[in-house]
Amino acid sequence: MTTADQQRSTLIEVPADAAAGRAAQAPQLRLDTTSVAAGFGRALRPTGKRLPEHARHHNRALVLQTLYTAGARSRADVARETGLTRVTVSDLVADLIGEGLVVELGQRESARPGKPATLIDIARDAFQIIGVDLSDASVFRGAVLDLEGAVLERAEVQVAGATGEEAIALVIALVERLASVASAPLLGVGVGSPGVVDDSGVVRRAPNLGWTDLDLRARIRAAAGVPVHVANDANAAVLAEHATRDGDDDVILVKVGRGVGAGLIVGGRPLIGGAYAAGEIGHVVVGTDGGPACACGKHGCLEAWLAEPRLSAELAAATAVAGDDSRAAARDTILREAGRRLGIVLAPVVGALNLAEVVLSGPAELLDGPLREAAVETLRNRTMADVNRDLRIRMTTHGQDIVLRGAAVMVLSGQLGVS
Amino acid sequence: MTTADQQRSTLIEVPADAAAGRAAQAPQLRLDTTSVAAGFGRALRPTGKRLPEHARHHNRALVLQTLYTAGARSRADVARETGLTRVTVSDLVADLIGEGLVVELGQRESARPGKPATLIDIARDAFQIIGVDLSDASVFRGAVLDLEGAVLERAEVQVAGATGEEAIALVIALVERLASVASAPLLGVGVGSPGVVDDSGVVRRAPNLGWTDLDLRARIRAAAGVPVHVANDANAAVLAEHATRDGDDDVILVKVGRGVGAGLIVGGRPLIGGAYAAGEIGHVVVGTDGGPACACGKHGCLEAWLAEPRLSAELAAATAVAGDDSRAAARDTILREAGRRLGIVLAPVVGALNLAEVVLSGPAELLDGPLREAAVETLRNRTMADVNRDLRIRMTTHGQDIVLRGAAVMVLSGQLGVS
DNA sequence: CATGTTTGTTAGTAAACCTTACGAACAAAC
DNA sequence: GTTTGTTCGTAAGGTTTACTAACAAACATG
Repeated sequence: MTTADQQRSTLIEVPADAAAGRAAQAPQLRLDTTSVAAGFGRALRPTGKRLPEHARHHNRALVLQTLYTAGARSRADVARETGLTRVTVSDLVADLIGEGLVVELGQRESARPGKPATLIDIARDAFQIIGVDLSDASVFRGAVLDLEGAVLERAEVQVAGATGEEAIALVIALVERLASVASAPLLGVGVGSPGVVDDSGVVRRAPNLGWTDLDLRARIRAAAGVPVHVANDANAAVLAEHATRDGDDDVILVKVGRGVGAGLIVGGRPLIGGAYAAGEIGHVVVGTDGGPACACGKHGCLEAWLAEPRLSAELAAATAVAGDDSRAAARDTILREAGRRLGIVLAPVVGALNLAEVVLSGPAELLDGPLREAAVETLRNRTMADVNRDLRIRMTTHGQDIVLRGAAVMVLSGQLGVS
Repeated sequence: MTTADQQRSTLIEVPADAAAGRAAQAPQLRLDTTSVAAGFGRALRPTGKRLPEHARHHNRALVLQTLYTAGARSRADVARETGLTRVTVSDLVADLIGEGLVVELGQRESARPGKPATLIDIARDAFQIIGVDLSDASVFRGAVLDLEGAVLERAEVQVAGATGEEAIALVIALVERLASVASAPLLGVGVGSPGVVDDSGVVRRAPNLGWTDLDLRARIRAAAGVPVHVANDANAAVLAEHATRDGDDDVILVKVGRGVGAGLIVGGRPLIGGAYAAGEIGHVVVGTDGGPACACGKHGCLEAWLAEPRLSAELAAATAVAGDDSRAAARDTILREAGRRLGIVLAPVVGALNLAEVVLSGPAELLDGPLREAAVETLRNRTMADVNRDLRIRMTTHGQDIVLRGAAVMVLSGQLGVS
């Protein structure tokens, strides 16, 4: 039996005598031969054909990923870590060196026996990435980042109420300015935009910017001449969080700003949503006891409890009247209540998705205190104790840069990544 | 430029002059070269190597899927539909015929010009599947199904409070009884079990059956001698629902019985959960106004509102006292309130995952009336109107068989499917 | 200095899919 | 009845991919 035959027979394991000696037996069963009209048509998911060259592409990315994550090492090291042979790795690396993505660093000075290894690594300085954050109402922020995610240059433009084509022009100008200060060829441009963005980079709708079915990716691509990736701001943000953390492949990031949105990573994959609107939790009603009126017309939306303008205004009103002591207490009460509301909304999501980590992004002075503590507490009290024992809620480690760094992650994984 | 070179250059698009003429310009930017310590280590997801033979396996499954879904057709038809060449399809089909998975049906009687086609199809009667449903507290149900999902034979055993090894013995006996009445070789055995089941078929914990870290897959495998797939009951159930519906790749199925659980399909993939506990929404607290005490110690858990014993008891109590008219009214009130509670819990999940379809499984006389109507209503009122306009809540079309049919889907897609 | 180890490359092989070409079988038109 | 064009399935040969086997180079160690 050849190797290939073995592989096939493990796929369909059917004992040779499986059908033997059946009819004779008369089991004491309640038999019912009614057959439900059926057909599990979608059980075997439809997918395109796959060619050997796809395997090559995959392995190429695997080599890149190994070098990126683990740093400079020899071809033989990469072979051991990937499971590919030295021959194959050498071949792939030759391609990558030809493309300028990988460089030889010279020999390893070693105290080891054997021929000294030639170290190779991703050409970490050979390419740069532009990340753009359109989520702030007043300013579009952008940066040039290196492949490690470090911010090299920044730029920003005031939005000043611009919408529609005006806003697009601002974005393109920002990208062009950043491109002009990049000190290496660009791997691509990543954009985190508010609103609903589909998987081809079209902004389906972004009310605040007056965009409807805007092919932002194509527009920027035409201006910049490099690959462009566009996603919702919160979805981009969670990518940054996930890319820089070991461990969890299930994360929700809640982004609090003018509105409230979320981005999710589930099973290590970004969650898009059937209508590209995954993470839209800002207008979910919290609790069964009413709540503040929301711009959307409902009462008690999460956004009405938690959005930054609303929260700041409430804090200002409450702390304007009383003395120092009760001022602090009032602040604490308001923040704790907001946190509790967040916990109430997240509880079903955390339970249904079995999440282990909730990350908050937004003004730390509001989020990272009583609010966060009340949210954890509420979440623990409202979900199954034993499953969610090690649930964490923490602030992002990326601060204000989270969206543009997430945008950079999109470019990195889109251009170099394993698909 | 060769074809391969073109392919690579589209992956990494870098304009040749991208780095030219940069240093001279002095843009009016607020520059800040502080670099955040970084490294997007997990941006490029780690994966194993991939060989050409994986492509072959994929294409083999693609052919099977085409035949399964679209029915008998010629090799040339399959080639056109898959994008593979006639030569490759012929080669794959030869393998599949050799394995007994595909059969030739003779020539198509055609009014078309050209050589008449030889029809081929999945050998729909050549294999059968055993599906087992352990979710009911009082009885383990099982069935022999054909590849289309039609139930051919049924069997069941009374649980009678059996737990631990006793319960395992019942399951194995059930499987063996079913295997003995199968009229074709078995493709495999699928099991939907209550509790938390990991991706290798180990029941991590199923309190009601007294199972902890039980390798149910191995145990059944040893007894039956064919491939075995085990999953949580609700997760299995949602597979059945998804497999038989065109359209939505984002579904949540809520299963109401002794407890309340859910199974989710997100982006066409089953959701497992980091701790294999996805869908565990039974003990999420609903609303902010208390609620009935739950066995878990909390108050107002979804299960305390919605579980079948609880709901039936409440209905019995309410309808025992009053006259006919107020009896119906009381029933309506109780069911509507339960539905409202379901809607309250589902709203954040529907919003966060951008789901378009909620499916209910359980006693239709309870679920499919005022309860369901109140749930839709609540869900619509508590989520973003424009996104969730076409949200549907409906009963499963599989009735009581949903778990064992879902278990059969696991086998079908596991043994024949595209991975 | 001999021996063993490690690296990276060369050469040859097997698997997978492709393109090209061809015979067989049919319908339609003449 | 013959010709023409179409379609099907297969055969032959080529390309890509990654593998195994073998080897030279370069080093450490005893």
